[in-house]
Formats: sequence, C-alpha cells, structure tokens
Amino acid sequence: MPITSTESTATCPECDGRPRTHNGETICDECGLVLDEYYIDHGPEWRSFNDDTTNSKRTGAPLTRSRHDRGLSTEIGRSTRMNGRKRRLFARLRRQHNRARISTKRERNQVYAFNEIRRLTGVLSVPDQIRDHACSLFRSAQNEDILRGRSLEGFAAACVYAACRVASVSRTQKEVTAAAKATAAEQQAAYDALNRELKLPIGPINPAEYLSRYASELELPTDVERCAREYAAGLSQDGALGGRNPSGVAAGCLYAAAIKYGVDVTQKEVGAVADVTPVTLRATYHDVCKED
DNA sequence: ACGATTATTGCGTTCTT
DNA sequence: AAGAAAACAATAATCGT
Repeated sequence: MPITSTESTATCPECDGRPRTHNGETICDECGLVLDEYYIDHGPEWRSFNDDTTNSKRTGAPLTRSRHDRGLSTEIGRSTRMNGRKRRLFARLRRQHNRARISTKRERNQVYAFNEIRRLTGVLSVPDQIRDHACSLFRSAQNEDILRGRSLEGFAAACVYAACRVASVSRTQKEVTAAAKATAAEQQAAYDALNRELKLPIGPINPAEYLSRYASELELPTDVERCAREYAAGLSQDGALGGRNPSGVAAGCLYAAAIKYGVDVTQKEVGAVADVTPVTLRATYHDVCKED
C-alpha cells in the first residue's frame, strides 16, 4: 500500500487551509487540525486466498465493537395463527435464515478485520508478506473459534503484531496500539488468546530487530549501526539482558556505538525514537562500557 | 499477588562554550 | 560563569510470572 500524501478537495473548517492525508491521518496543513483519524483505502479490494466466497454481502449497518451479536439481525417471527404446512414452512425458513445470517456475519467480520489489518500494515509500513500472514492468522483464529466475546479490532491489531514477531521484524506493542483502533487492553487480550490457542512460534525479542529502524530514524551512519549490532550480540551472549526491555537495549547499544564513533546524539534523542527514557537506555549503555 | 524492571521527578555534578 | 547533558536516588507505575 502506498503511503502518500494526497490533497483533498475539501477545505479545513477551521482555517480554510488544505487538508492532507498522511500515514492514515488527515491533517490540515495550516492549523494542524486532525480531520480524520483513520485511513480509508480506495484501492481494489484485497482478498486473502483463493477462497470460494464469491458472493460476499457488503450491506447493512456498520459493525460496532464486535461483540458476538451486535450488528444487524433480522428475525423471522413466530406466529400462532399458522398451522400445518404453513407453519412448518416458516420454521424451515427461520432455520435457513439463521444459518445464512451466521455465515454472512462471519464473512463480514473477516472482511472488516482484513481491511483493518491492511490499514495497520500500511501505516506501520511492514511488508506485504507479513500482512498476508496476519490475515492468515486471523482466519486461523476464526476457525479455532477464539474470537468469541473479544473485539475484532483487538484481533486485527494482535494479528499484525504477532505476524511481525514471527517474521522478526518487530514493532513494539505500543507502536501497533498507537496505530490501531483497538485499545491496549483489547489488543493484549486478543494477542494472549492467539498465542495460547495457536501456539505461535514466538521467542523473546532480539534487540537487534529494532536497530536498523531506529538507526535510520536517527540518521546514523551504517558504521554505527553495525557497531551497535556487535554490542547487542555481545550482550546477549553474556546473558546480560535478562528481562530487560529489548527496545531499551537496542537504544543503549545504538547510543554507545554513536559515542564511540563520535556522532553527536543525546540520550534523550535516542530514547525518544525507541520510546524509552534516558535512564533505561543508560542501564545497557553502562553494560556496554564495561565490556571493552 | 509478588518481584523485577521501568518511568518520573528532583537535584547535585560534569562538560562545553 | 552559564547552560546543557549525564548521573544518581527515591518513589510510583508497570510488567512478567
């Protein structure tokens, strides 16, 4: 999905400036007013696999927080004024209608979740392969019936996060939550369930997974990044990072490497991109200093 | 619920200009 | 000497189990 800045034809209600949509947010150029929080994808609809559901229904009330039975429902009422053939006919209709309704609801959920996953992977700019994996995770979740009572948005976010983890292209949970419609708690609940039921092959996060991303955000030279990678490898071999925040470890190694190469950055700056405080960053920085 | 890690805040110290 | 950055300590919050 392209992450582009596009001009909108409408003008900002506050100052008549030109709103732009960027990274999923529509923001006014002039006054910074956020007009639309969510990314609307006008691209061709994307379906995951060669599934045979060709006649998807896409009408009806918009899904809210998807508890199991919210959304549209049409019941065929029971009447005492019928009997005999007619009564049996309507019983059959009711049965079939309910079956059909459940199947379309399931499909609608899937379409909704896929769109959300698609939006998230776009905002977080992760590769298409991971996006597809996230969708396949969601289908597995549906098949295992672990969505019941939990929010769709949470599962969408959790699937994206999980797909990143298994592909070793980690984003922090915070990063995903920030882009997601789900709350942190919903995402957490969904991710826990996903992990528990599907037994995902997820090990501890290697701090090195964050290095290249942080390094490029700080515009550090490749020498520094490579050096930081060595530091991280050394620390993990010594087992010096039990239980530490991997994001903080990455930041510490990056900072240490930058200092060594005489690059001018502050702990505060490095901490900002890694979303940790200078204090936590310092902990591994000191460990690195002890190494040599 | 508990232990460890991390965030936050405040404050004296060190380094730079 | 002044200002910024790093260091340190205490307490609150959070996380993993």
